[in-house]
Amino acid sequence: MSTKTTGSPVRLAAETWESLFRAQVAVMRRLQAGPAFKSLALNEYDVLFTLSRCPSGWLRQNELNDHVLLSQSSLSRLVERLEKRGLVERMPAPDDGRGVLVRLTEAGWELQKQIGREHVRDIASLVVPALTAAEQQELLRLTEKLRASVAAR
Amino acid sequence: MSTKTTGSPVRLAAETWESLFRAQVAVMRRLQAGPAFKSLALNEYDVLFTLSRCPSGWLRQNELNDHVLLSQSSLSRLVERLEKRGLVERMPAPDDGRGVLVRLTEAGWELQKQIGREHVRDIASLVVPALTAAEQQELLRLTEKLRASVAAR
DNA sequence: CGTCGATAGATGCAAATGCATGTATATCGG
DNA sequence: CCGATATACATGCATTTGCATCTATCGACG
Repeated sequence: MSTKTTGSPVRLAAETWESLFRAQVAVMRRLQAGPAFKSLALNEYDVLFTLSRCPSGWLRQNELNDHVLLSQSSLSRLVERLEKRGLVERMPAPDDGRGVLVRLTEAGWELQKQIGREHVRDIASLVVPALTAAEQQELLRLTEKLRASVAAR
Repeated sequence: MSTKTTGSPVRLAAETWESLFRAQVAVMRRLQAGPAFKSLALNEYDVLFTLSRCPSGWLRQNELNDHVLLSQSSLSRLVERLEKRGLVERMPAPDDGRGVLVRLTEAGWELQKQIGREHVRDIASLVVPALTAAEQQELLRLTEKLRASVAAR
């Protein structure tokens, strides 16, 4: 084992992050090349996906913003576009006059499921040959731990 | 151990990727909020960083494109902007009349080092409290293995 | 209640991005 | 050597993005 990393903890952390980032870029590049993202950009799919995981169906726009790497204004317009395409619908938040709730329409659900299936296939074709199941479990654990720690500060 | 993941290998792969992606988003969000990215966008810094790691100093534009999550045309213009700001310089590739070589200028080197230092500090402040050194080593190993496998197909 | 600072979201505008395409060079098959 | 196809990069153009700012509402406090 042990990719040799010189000395300091700071350096190890930086190299770890860089490796994570590069892996993400490499995988994402492949995914975007696939046919699954022809009809929908990554960020747009990400919003549909996040909405599809939401138990109540409705999600506040600012909560959506935590999941997507986009500024508030960009997300606002992205949701607006999705609404124009009939994939999501918006309504004013009942308990907060400033807020907006968003959820998938029937069409949005359909598209999410369809793209999601292709997407999952593409992912598996990249990840399965790369790592054993045990390694994937461990990678899942470590990234989740990292995410939780970063989110919680 | 073992975040429980239901059954299928395909599903495990998808969950692993999603977790990796979410971790990347969470960390990146923090990094972009820091002062290190005030003067330079992520992709711009990424180009300077990649150039700074290149042994010969010169790098082909299409090689740069492999490291950055950007279309060819966008990278072309990004490099053009960096050139206008005096951070990189371009010259026609001697062995290939279609190609362009890029390298850091002195100013580019300085800025990369300066931002790089802040950047590394920010990363460490997020990663060090999240994972033990052994976990970071393992995360580094797994992401590098994933990246290499994906790149090699 | 009325004021004040904070938060949610929308919008004007300049900049960045991607797609399609253009130009030039390289490479391959005859 | 010639023509055909592929590759590297640039550019026109429409779309998307972020920053700054605006409006409306919320929550706290006198």
